[in-house]
Amino acid sequence: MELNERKRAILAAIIRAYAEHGEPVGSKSLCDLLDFSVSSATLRNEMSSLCELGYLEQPHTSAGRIPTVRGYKLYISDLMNRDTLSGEMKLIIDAMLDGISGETGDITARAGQILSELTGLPVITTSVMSEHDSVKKIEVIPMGRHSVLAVVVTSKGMLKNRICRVADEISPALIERFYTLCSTYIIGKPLSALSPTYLQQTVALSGSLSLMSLAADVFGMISDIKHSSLTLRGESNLFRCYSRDGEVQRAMELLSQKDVMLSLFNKVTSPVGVLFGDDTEISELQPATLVIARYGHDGHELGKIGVIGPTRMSYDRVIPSLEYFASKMSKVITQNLTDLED
Amino acid sequence: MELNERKRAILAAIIRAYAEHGEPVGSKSLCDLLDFSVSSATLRNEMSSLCELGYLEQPHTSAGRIPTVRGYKLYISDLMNRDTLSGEMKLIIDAMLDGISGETGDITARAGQILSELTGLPVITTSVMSEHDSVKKIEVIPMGRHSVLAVVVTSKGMLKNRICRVADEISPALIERFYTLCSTYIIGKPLSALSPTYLQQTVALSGSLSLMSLAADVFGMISDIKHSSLTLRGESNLFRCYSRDGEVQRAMELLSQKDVMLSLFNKVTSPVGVLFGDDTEISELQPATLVIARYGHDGHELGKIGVIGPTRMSYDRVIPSLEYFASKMSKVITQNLTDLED
DNA sequence: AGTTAGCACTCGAAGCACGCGAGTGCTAAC
DNA sequence: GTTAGCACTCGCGTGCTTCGAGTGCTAACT
Repeated sequence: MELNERKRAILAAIIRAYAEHGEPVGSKSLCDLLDFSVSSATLRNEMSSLCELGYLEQPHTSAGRIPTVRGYKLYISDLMNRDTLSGEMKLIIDAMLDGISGETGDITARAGQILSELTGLPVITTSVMSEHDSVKKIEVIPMGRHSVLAVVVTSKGMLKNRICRVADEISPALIERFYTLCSTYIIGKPLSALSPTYLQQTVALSGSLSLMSLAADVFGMISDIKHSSLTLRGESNLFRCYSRDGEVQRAMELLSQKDVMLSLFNKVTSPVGVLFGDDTEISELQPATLVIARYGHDGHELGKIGVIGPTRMSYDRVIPSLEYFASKMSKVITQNLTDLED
Repeated sequence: MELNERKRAILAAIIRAYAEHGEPVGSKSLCDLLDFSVSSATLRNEMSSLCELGYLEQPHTSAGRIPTVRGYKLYISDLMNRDTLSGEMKLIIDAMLDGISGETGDITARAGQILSELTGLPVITTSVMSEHDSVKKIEVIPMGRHSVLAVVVTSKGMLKNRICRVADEISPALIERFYTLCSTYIIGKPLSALSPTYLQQTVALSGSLSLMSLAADVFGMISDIKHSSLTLRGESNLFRCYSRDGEVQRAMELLSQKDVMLSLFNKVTSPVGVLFGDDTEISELQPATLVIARYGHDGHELGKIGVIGPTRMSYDRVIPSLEYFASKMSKVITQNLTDLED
């Protein structure tokens, strides 16, 4: 059923008031919030109707109304003001993100920190294992007589290093052979192709134990890159999402389960999406909601960045900010990648 | 005033019972906990006396007694069983830490994670800027036409890398000149000597803008190493330290202030020390207590590792565990460093 | 037909009295 | 020096009452 103009205005006003004060909105206080004047009795009728339609609910009989998830969804898709992002906020985001450089993973983590400070909410970033990412460079730096520092860089700017020990003494010849092996079997290959079975099929042929252990380490690093996908920043802000005792604790434990969060983030496919705790089967998330945006490079998604907030958060502030933030992030990453190329 | 044997036994029993149940200990329940039999009336007299001496206190008149900080200090220095660490626990710690390798910073962070899981408490690790650490190696890997990946390794196994952009096009000659510059002015120098003023005095002479900007980046990385000093793991366990509302939140915000925590850790100079929240001027720490141990290499302190727990934690479990953990950690780090050498 | 004033009703939150029980200090006897 | 006994304290949980914000319904009004 379509809502008429007045019902829509009432729903929007209730959502805004609830976001601000966090308390059920009654018919009287609602009177003052509307830009047209009707009596509280009329509002009661309208509110009761919105309840029946599933957009509002009452915590208990003698309380005001609060929005339901359905109400929020309508608000976000139809009702809210989509372009409320102030020029000031854009300037701040630009200023915070401009000039950040480094490897893509670092940039993402730091952007998460910044977004958390900007919004006062916990922020999660993920990097999807990009189908289009490939190994760009592998370097080996001798450290001791039996150890080297191996560095792997991907074409999307992900970087990983690890100190590797080998049985043989490190020699220029060994390193030379390893580089040959890498450029034959690894460099330029998409990450998705570099599975452990591929490792077995190719490197097992090389014969040398040290070469094999080095290669195994490199594959380990590549696997790390594929899965090094989740950072959490500003966790102390979790307290803004929950009020009841013990909820924050359980939520924090949930957030540390990377795989769960990752699969949650993967549910979002639109450029910017809202994932209500109520819509997930995860009880710890109940009173919270995720707002998630994609960032990327060259049209390809590199990952997602999202904030966790109370379901009653101010979507008309959070969504445009996050949208702009993610697009700026994409630009910064792209800039860094082209810097690496030229 | 010296406490007689019975008073000491009573104090110890109260501390243990309070650690276990978290509730004030009354004279009757105390009867059952002592290995000699006296009536509750006698215990009441003794407890009242221990109160006057400042080792116990009453939350309110009709409640049992709880230990004071003074009581805990006596317990830790004189009363508690110093060698309760089970062989089993040693085996577990050994198994968890053995085989960890990598750069010192990584090892420390991972050890923190492990200790947190082992104790169920939040863990903080710090690395002190070691007077005896020096730059061991600097490597530069060309990435793009105008960018390189610079890697700095110290003799204590700290590692840092960064992507640096330079104005000139990267050439073997430029890199060669940079290596010469590094080995003249940076390699082998103690970190403490590598200050920004030193940078100005030496590198400014080099003339080339690109060389200078590279060197500046390297000094930035060295400065990062000096200050990359604090990790926090297992923060969700903070809930074990605090019961009252809002305390955890304030504590979490405190813990994210690295400088404050660092100066707290620096107060501890003994191999393993206990820092009571009550003894600090930091109100957020009040109901919590830090147990901190040093780890190091070759007799030199590399940093500290400590757990945060409720003041009523079980010191006779935590202290020996931490002591053993830190010594094992030192061994692992030493092993890794010698691996790098040979 | 839609809007409004009026009114009885509901229900959670806050305040208060009260009894329970764990624990104490004190005294007198052992 | 130790113990039994006893009166006393005080926090905690329970049940009761009051208060008020907010509702739904009805009847009158435009």
